[in-house]
Amino acid sequence: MAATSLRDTVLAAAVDYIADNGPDGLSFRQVAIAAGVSHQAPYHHFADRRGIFQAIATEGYELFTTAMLESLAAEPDDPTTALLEAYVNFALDHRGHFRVMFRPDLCAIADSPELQRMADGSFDVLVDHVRDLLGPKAPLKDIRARAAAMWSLAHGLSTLLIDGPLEAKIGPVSSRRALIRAVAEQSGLANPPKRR
Amino acid sequence: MAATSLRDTVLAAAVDYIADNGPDGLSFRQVAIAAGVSHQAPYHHFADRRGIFQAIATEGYELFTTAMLESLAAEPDDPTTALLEAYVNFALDHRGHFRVMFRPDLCAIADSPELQRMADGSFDVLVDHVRDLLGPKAPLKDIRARAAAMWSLAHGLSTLLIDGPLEAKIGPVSSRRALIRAVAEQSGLANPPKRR
DNA sequence: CGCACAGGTTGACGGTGTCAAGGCTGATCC
DNA sequence: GGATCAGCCTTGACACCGTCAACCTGTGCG
Repeated sequence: MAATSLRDTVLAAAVDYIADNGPDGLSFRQVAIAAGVSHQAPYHHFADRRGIFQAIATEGYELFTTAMLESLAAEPDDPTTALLEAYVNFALDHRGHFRVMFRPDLCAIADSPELQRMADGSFDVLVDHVRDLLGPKAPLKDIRARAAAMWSLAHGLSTLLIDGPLEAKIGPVSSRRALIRAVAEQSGLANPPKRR
Repeated sequence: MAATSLRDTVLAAAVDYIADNGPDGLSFRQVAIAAGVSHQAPYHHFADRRGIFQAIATEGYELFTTAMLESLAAEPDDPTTALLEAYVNFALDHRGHFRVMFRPDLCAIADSPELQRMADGSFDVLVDHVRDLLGPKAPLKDIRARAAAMWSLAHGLSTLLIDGPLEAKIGPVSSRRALIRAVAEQSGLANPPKRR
């Protein structure tokens, strides 16, 4: 209601819609008239439909990187679990952003250098952590495999919780935190052997 | 070319399109005219746009269940890795189906009893395997956590390989099989302790 | 003053999903 | 054999969508 710019208004409305309904039914025109402007007004702030998704993804990756870095700083004893938890928490608490960030058909990461840079920054947090964890002398093969494993676990758990039938299949999740930690424990990724 | 039904023709064309371009740009009308029929003809076989996605998902879950069961039969020594590999292989080799199966906004699993049944059947393969692995006396909490972990790992790796920036980030994957096995090993989920 | 320009409006176009009605064809039944 | 009828497809229309183009308007600046 404050005098935020139309750009911000549109962006926020789109993120909210996507969090509730997914990105595909999103109507540019509806967002515009809901904001009280003409159907063409948003096009003055975004080149086209893809532009709005790119903006959402860029914003998302920024929040994402911050969240992961903060989790690492807050819990240095078990950084892997901290990272996993931060990943899943971000996905669940920012569905609107998360749903767009991993849809290259929507936001065409490669087409926007800024977006590409943001995305790289997020993933580097993860890869750097693995590199740090296994030590500088670990074979590249192991680093790659472990990064892929961690990333897959975090990403899979996130997407299955958001859109997938995981909760329906394994029962209701009483505590998100407990589930994440149990999953981390059941996989051997939590509390890995200290380096060296 | 053969005298396949229009239903099958439309379905196959849609799956092909989705495998290449994702499900969102799919135009019902284009598929129809590409099949040489009027834009309304497919609606005689599918209630609406959602119906075609439900049909694709149903077909997909059938193939998916078969693939996982076959992998378990073929590799009884390390069933977890076998299942993981079958999961990822299915996703990569049947992108058209896979991309739809996990998009509830597209196929509305809950609205189609047959589809729901098929999906449940697929996930039961996974959950049953975990139950079998941990033994009948394992606490429910552990079974749920391990199933979630395995499922997340498989699903995350699949989606990151299909749409995500994993390959761009950890380098090109020379051998899919080698990557999957390395990930399984790094994650601690492969070759789990035998039950009892 | 003149003027450029960011920000917004209006109108139009082709494409899309979907509703409604009509047509064709082959099987079934009296 | 002719009427009936269901299954499959066509045609036409509608509202909505993203996008292009032109126009308006107020504000800052030389």
